[in-house]
Amino acid sequence: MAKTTTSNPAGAARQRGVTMNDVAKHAGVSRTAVSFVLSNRENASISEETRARINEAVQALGYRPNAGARALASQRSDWYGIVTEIVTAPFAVDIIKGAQDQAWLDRKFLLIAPSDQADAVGPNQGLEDAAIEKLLEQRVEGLLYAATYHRGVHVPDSASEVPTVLINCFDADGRLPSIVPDERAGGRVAVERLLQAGHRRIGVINLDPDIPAAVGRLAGAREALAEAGLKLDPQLVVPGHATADGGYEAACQILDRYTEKDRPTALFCLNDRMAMGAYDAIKERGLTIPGDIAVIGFDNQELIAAYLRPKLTTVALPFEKMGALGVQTLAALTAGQPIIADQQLVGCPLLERSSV
Amino acid sequence: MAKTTTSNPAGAARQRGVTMNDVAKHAGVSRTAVSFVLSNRENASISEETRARINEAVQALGYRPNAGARALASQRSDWYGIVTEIVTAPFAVDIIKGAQDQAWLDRKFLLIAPSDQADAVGPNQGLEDAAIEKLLEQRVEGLLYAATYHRGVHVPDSASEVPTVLINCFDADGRLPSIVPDERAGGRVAVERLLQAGHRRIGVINLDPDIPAAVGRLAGAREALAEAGLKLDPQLVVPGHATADGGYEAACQILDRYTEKDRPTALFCLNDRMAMGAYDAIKERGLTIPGDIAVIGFDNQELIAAYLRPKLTTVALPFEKMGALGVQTLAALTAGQPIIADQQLVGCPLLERSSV
DNA sequence: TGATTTAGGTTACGCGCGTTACTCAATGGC
DNA sequence: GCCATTGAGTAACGCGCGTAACCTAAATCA
Repeated sequence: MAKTTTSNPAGAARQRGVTMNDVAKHAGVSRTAVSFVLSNRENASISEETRARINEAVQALGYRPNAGARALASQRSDWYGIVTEIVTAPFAVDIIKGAQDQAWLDRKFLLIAPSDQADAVGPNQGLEDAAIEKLLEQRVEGLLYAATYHRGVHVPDSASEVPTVLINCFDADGRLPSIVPDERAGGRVAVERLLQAGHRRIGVINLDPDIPAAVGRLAGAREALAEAGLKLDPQLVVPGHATADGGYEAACQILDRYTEKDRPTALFCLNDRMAMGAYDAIKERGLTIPGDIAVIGFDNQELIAAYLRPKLTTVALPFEKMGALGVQTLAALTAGQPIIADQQLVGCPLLERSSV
Repeated sequence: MAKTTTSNPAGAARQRGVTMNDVAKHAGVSRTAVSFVLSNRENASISEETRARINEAVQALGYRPNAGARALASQRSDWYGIVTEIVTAPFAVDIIKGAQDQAWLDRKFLLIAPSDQADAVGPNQGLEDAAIEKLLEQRVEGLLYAATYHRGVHVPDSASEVPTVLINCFDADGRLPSIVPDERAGGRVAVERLLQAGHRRIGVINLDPDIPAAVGRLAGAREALAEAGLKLDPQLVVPGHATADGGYEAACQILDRYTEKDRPTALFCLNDRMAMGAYDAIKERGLTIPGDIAVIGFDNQELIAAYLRPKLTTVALPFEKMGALGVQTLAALTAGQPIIADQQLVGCPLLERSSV
């Protein structure tokens, strides 16, 4: 194939793309001059006229900088990589949204790579390593590692070759900085809301008691009760499978165990899916929400919380904020600044709807 | 800052990264030889020994190719770009998942850029243009454009500089190829399922009648009925707002309008959110699902369909498949192959759960 | 025996751009 | 009238890599 000159405007498909050289020729200056005006160099001296001529040429030819070449020459890619199982299990997409918005503001690009690491020490570590490897080949300046649910993870060693920040998870090996939701404060604010509404007997539908979410939220609940001079009745804490069915069954247990007088007047469901099931159990018994029983959830899964009837009051996980904070932290790290803390806690705001 | 030699292994942070030159020196060969073995050139002749020496050097130094430099030299980036509002409105994330999985298989990288174009002719066209511009600066080989819900869109002109495929939307200007769900077939399979279960009087909770989803699904429903020798009673088609509340109200209308004898025995809700509301209306009246009234939805929004009680039988939108097909189509286009069709329809499979 | 092929490489160029060092004319100071 | 400075730009190198063209000694062929 003969080398084609690229001087023709918008011609056949797959043309060579106009370069700075083309712009330079068109403007009758050196390529260096073009580079200088395009990158707005302070100390370079280019007259207003030639500057204008160059800009015209840029417009006329439809010049578009080649990011790859720029990265090669300047030794900075302006890319961050984010490796996450969220692509495959989209529970916490808002992390990506938050990160991407922030990256966009910082004029960085976010490269998203999938990881299928279902649990801390998953079977297909392979894909994850490959993903990180690919990101490093793109010369990302930093790495974000995000999980769908708050937990400890083992990050492949290769990640440590560039600054790395964990989002919605923490380094089980305790080396990398992380950003996680403040579960405890969230649990606290939930129960405080119930107390404020006058509830004194509060049932709790718990998650798997070993996961950070359960530990933190429950601790927060206890704190809130303690401050009100109350104690959490162990009888009122029932474990549930983290699904609507699990919530239904747990709620049935609680509701059927007591007489109308002893029955708790409020239910703190440690996630929204379980709250969804609890709704059914409550309605089934002819009780009303929030009249007879108030319900408060956790997670703020829009599709559930905003569409249940009545709409569910719940505590939101700050996915978007965590994503943004992750990028900010990464920016600080790549700039060589010291990090603020090994683990940054992000608040979980209460979302008032109609179930309390 | 003095130029540092890069011969030292894994030293201080921010070191220069080992290049092919380093590998070449270490192996005592020319850089070209390294390039040849790394890219597995068929027609190049390198002895097994030197090949081995080179591979050893690669291992020893931890060499990692620089994707940017490679792209620059070879004039192909191996990247596709996908611009989508899904990042900000994550209803259809599975499109991204499907696309990314397929891209991964094809050894391509997917660059995801956000678009905030809420409707066909949105106000912040600006962000979208900027996003596409950024992608083109990265020299993506092709562009995917994905929407959260099936509709016509106007794609910025700049997109036409590289092969472009639309996913879950179509080009209102009729130029670009697209991949959309087969709404009609979906509506058909839903009603067929109800007919098969013995239902003859079927109520329909409709969406905004102008959108492609409503048009197609309703047409499909009519087809299915026609084949069974039935006609859709216009009285039984009630419009609803596309939310749980909308579904609730529409269902109330239908249920309260008729006596027990005339009442439809099944409800086809044109999306799962409305089905969620319909559930409430039905239960509220002491009726059971599917015993008294069968319900079938559309969209397969996991969080709803899989967690409603009873679990919702629904028709799934083939997001993942559309994403994958988008990448495949793009691959064909960039390879210069003719496209199969301007608009590819992807089937919507019925998901049997427990509400019919 | 001389000509040709082949294995096993190497030299050199260019991809598009950032950047440092340099040139060259015009100006200013004294 | 001579040197120093400044304004306005340019030449040239290198970023890390793909690749066409070339080279050399040994093997093969007529």
